[in-house]
Amino acid sequence: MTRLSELPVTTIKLNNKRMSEQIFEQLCDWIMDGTLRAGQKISEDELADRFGVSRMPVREAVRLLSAKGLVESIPYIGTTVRVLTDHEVREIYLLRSVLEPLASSKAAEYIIDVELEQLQNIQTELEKNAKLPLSLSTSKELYRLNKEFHMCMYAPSRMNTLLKIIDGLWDSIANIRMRIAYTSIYPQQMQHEHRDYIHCLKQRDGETLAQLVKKNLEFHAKQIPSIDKLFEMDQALHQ
Amino acid sequence: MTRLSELPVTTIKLNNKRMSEQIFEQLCDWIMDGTLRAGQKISEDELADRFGVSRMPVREAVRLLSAKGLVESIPYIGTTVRVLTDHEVREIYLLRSVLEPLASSKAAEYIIDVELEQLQNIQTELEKNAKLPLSLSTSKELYRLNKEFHMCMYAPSRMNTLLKIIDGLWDSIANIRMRIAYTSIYPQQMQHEHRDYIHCLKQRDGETLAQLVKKNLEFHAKQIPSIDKLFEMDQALHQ
DNA sequence: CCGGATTTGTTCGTATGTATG
DNA sequence: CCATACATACGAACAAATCCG
Repeated sequence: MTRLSELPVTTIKLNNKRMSEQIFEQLCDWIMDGTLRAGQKISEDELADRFGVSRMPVREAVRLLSAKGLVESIPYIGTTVRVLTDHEVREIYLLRSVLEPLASSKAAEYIIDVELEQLQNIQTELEKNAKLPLSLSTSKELYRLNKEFHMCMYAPSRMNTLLKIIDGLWDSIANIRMRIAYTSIYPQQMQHEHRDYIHCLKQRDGETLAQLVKKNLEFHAKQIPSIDKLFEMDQALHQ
Repeated sequence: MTRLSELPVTTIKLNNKRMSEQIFEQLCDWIMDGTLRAGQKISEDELADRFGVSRMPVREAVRLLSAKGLVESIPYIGTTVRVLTDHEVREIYLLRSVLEPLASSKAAEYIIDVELEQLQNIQTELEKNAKLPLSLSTSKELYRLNKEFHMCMYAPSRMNTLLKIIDGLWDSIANIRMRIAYTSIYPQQMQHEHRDYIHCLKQRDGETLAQLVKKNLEFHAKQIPSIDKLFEMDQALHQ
């Protein structure tokens, strides 16, 4: 007979996170994948019902989204998913093209072998997924892995504030980017970009890496159709 | 006789802000001016008492501070004012020296005369205050006006995301900077810097402006004593 | 212009998790 | 290891503000 004290701990602490944080992440996801569309109103009451919790954690999650700039909240009026203008999207790409090369070059300076291996693993995973036929779910998964790759690539820079800013920039345009990836040949190109990045990192060549990152970002920024165009695409999809 | 419909709206909505936002701002202030010191524990209950409100608005304010990176919060444990390492302070200066020149040059491109006048007004106000003897309160006021000046200078860039990021960077090192300003001759130098900036803006010379901003930031970054030194200074003050 | 319906903001009580003895 | 003390997290009800008819 097994003594109780010898049994493995069964009560896994899933609850190490606040409920509000879990809801925050879910809402983030829904905004990024378009389940909650730009301009849509968010009802705290309704969400609370859907999650089966009280309004309080939902409320906190909404405040956090507001702080992150994913929604806009006006006292006593309500909260809506933020609508980005064309100008704002371009601004974000400009900021990325300044900040991500910086993170890259610093990362090349400080990256250690374990981190390189990690990056390689993500890339392997990515290449597996890139072979699957494009659909909403694979597009989402590709986006997630791509973000993970980039964050892992920048992390060795040891610049935590910068990492947080970049993370925020990605999230704010995630929805737009996922809609583009869904109807493009981006996955193939992504593979090549990543391989080049890894190559530079292995050689600790931060300068070349930064240039590459900047060049690719500027290229992608040009590819982004105007918000109006995206809106038209949506209209077409719903006909 | 004036018809009622022609009268200006009299009921000014002072209450347009949430209580949590007001508390957020107050706590921000207290962290920045050192009333709440780095590493100090924050008790939601205690603050609620002090503000004469319930714990919920305080809680939300603390969550926002946490999102902004001014405090660190662990579920069921508590919240402490964030302690910046030397490395993190230097990172923030590096980011500023990249982002603020960018904002400057764009601002020079789009600034209109009204905005130039506004900037000049703030500068006039600043010069008045700079003549006062240095004390904690004048130092605080100088910091506030200096920040306002810079934000107004960057605002014409029309890059709202960038402005928000810069604002966050300023706030995160406000405490450290105020402690330095309190014991330095910074105010005089600030005047000259600002006049140069205004001169460039008047001529719409974004390139020179950006170079100036960058140069000054790099200079100030060098002047920042290490966190250890600052800590020693505090020790000395309390003896 | 006013009153009900709805939604948000706040209060308070209770549950839950963490740290000490 | 367990019990107690403490602070935080959540839930339900009340109050305040907005919108619509």
